[in-house]
Amino acid sequence: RSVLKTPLKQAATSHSVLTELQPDCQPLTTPPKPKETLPADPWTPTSNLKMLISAASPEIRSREQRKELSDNPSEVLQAKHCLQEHLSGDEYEKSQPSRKEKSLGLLCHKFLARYPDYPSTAENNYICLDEVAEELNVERRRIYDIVNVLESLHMVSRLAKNRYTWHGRHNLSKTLQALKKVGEENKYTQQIQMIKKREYEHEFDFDGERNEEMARSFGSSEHSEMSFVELPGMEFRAASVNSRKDKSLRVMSQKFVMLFLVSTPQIVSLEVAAKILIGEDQLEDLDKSKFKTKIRRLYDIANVLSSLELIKKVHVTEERGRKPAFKWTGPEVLPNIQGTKLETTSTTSPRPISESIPSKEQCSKNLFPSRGKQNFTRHPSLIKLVKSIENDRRKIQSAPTSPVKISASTDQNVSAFTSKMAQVPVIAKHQLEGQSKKAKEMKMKLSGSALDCNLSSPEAVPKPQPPRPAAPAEQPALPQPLGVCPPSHSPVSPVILPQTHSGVSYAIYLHPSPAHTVTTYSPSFMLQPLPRANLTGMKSINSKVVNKITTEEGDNQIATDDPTKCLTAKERPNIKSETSSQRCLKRSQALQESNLIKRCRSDEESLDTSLTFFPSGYLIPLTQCTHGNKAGFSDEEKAGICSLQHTTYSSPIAGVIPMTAPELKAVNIPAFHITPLNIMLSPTSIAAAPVLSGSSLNSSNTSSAPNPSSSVLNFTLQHVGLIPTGVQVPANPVLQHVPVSSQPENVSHSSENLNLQEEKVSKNIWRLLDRAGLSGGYSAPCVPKEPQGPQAATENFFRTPGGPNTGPSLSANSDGTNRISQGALYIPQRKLEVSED
DNA sequence: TGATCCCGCCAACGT
DNA sequence: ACGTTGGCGGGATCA
Repeated sequence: RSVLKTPLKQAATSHSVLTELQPDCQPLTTPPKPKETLPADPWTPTSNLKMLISAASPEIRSREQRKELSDNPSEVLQAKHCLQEHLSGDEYEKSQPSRKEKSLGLLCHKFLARYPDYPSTAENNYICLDEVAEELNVERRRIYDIVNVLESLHMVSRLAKNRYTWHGRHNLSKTLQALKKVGEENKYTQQIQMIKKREYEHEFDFDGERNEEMARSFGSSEHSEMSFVELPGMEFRAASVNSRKDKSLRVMSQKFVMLFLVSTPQIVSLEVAAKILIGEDQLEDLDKSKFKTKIRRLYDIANVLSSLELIKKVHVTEERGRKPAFKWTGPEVLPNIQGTKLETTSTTSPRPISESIPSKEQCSKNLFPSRGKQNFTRHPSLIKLVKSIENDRRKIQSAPTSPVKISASTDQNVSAFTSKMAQVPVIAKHQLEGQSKKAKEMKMKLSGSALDCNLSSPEAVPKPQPPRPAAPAEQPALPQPLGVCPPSHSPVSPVILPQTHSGVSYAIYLHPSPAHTVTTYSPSFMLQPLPRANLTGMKSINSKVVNKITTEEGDNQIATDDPTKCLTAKERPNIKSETSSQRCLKRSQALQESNLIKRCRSDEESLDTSLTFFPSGYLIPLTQCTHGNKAGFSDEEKAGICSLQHTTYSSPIAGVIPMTAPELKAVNIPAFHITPLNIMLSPTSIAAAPVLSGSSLNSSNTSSAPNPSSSVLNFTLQHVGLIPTGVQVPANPVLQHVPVSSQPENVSHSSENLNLQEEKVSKNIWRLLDRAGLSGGYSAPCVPKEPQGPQAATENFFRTPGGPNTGPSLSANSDGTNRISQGALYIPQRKLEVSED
């Protein structure tokens, strides 16, 4: 291959050159410029699209001509030479598209420019890959890259071969919510922590075995595939044309996004993301090449996400050095809001994998893109195959979706749902955008402003007013009042601070609206209490101060935090609040569900009416269920299913979420070493109670929480053998390490200087804990995993290498009871600073 | 150099 | 068989 490659490469090169040079032109001579510029320049939204489109046909023709030429090497070369001759060196150079000019990101911009962010449902926004490829002058392959990720966000859906439907951002917020939810269910947060921890250990730990061991455990812990997350309304289309292995890009993209949505500072390094993603489908296999490949893919995804302005590249500086990372700049994802309306009624039909079939079908039509080979009756296209092993289980055949689903109809439906909630903001955004995207960009660059926030994340925008009547119960304010992490959810405006320190500029994110100030709550951080204004003021504060603050933070944390709290703090509260609120709201609608909820408290968190988690990894929106109803399932049935599902899968996950300093988000200062230690406890074990009960995050912790967590911790440690039976470790995470050494460092140290020794010590500790936690804690009490076979592995997130899924997981097998098994400890985040750009 | 990531071979999948 | 998708990773660019 390689051999061939070289030669091919050259040919290719020349070809590309040619292509680039002669965009729409005729053969040789045409100066490249014209076209080149055209596409490249203004991405002004949709406007010039039309022009491009109109130009399409001719272009295509020219393209073909080009192709012919390219086939003939000599000609190509000649052409090239001609160009060179005609153009001076510089010019030639210019004409020669630099790599950047051919970047996927740029291409994506062009692509996006063709379609409106919020297309009217009426118009048919279909995309013909060939056309696009032609118009943009790229190989179709590249278009696939873009479309695949767009598909993962449900911004497009495949209609048929070579054809996609453009949905724009109408479904974005819902998609993100769904993804967030799944991410939470997958315990991505924990996984991230785990990885970080591992890295930490690696720093000074050479012991291969240990690493491997860890890796193994880690890898095993994940569930492998969660497939594509569907959205209500979108399902059909998505499913309509199956795609073959729904494995990668699409899914990878969703997972990647999930990572952002679940991490507290919404920053994800490629490395971590790659590891997590790898872990999912391939246990261990730290294979370097695989890792590399994953990274490559992530870059691809990141490029398009960047084009969508959902993320932006940043660098995270750690002790190690700078690491590429991306920061979420998209809309904040509100917990479940959306769902309220949609879901409501019904029921979800979740079912355990094994039995799922029936409900599956109903929903399935929408949902899945199952991979099964078999076709189902009506729509062969819908059917997807499940992977070999997994297939059995997961394979879900999708019922035929009615072939009927036409994009238009679907869109309407979707839009209908969406509209109420999101519409307003969306529209606003739209208008704004329309006015001047450029202006917007500029603004953004300058510094975040409320406007930006709005623009960037219309959907996310805190709903000032309760938009939809539909969700009466859901008070708009709900989140805030509850004290539920508003901070994290609310959009923040970054302010760039001239940082003295490293010369790196840091940004402090301020919430656009004063109201948000509330958010500051954060048990662990001193800073939190500070009003935004104060934060702002911080700019002037020198690093010292900052450091100090940091320290304090740490102290506080130590003093105050307890594992429980950690758990509770951010996510939990939110979730809970959501849940509760939702419940109330929904109640009428879904009594059944509530019942279910009662049954399993753990479920509460996850209980998002709108979505159901399939073992297979599919999310089924209630809406879909609704569809399912059509299919003929009774609500009861569904309900039953749902209950099952919830019981089985949803449980612990949400509860486990480790808390990181919410503030981080609010204040992004390098100095802040935010490293709350997180202890993963199974929610259940903790008795989700405190968390759940305490609607407010704030209140949370202090009292009740600590105990449970500490006990768990102790249990774990003891179990593992890290500490003698009699010994008790304080609940406080920090302290946990303490036994070995002083842990303060873990918690906080001035960004720049970590005490190396301490670090080492802590590392060691971690290592021990890790080991213990992983091998011991994880595996501990387990229930034998069910032989679900192939899939089982997939589904369990935190399965121990050994086998039983200890994790909080979603394993189908568990009786719903949660075990304490997981005693994973979180390593403090080591992120020291984030530099943008 | 390491970070990025373009490019296109070629294998699954459809049809 | 042939066209569509898209996994994958070599190796070119960029910083």
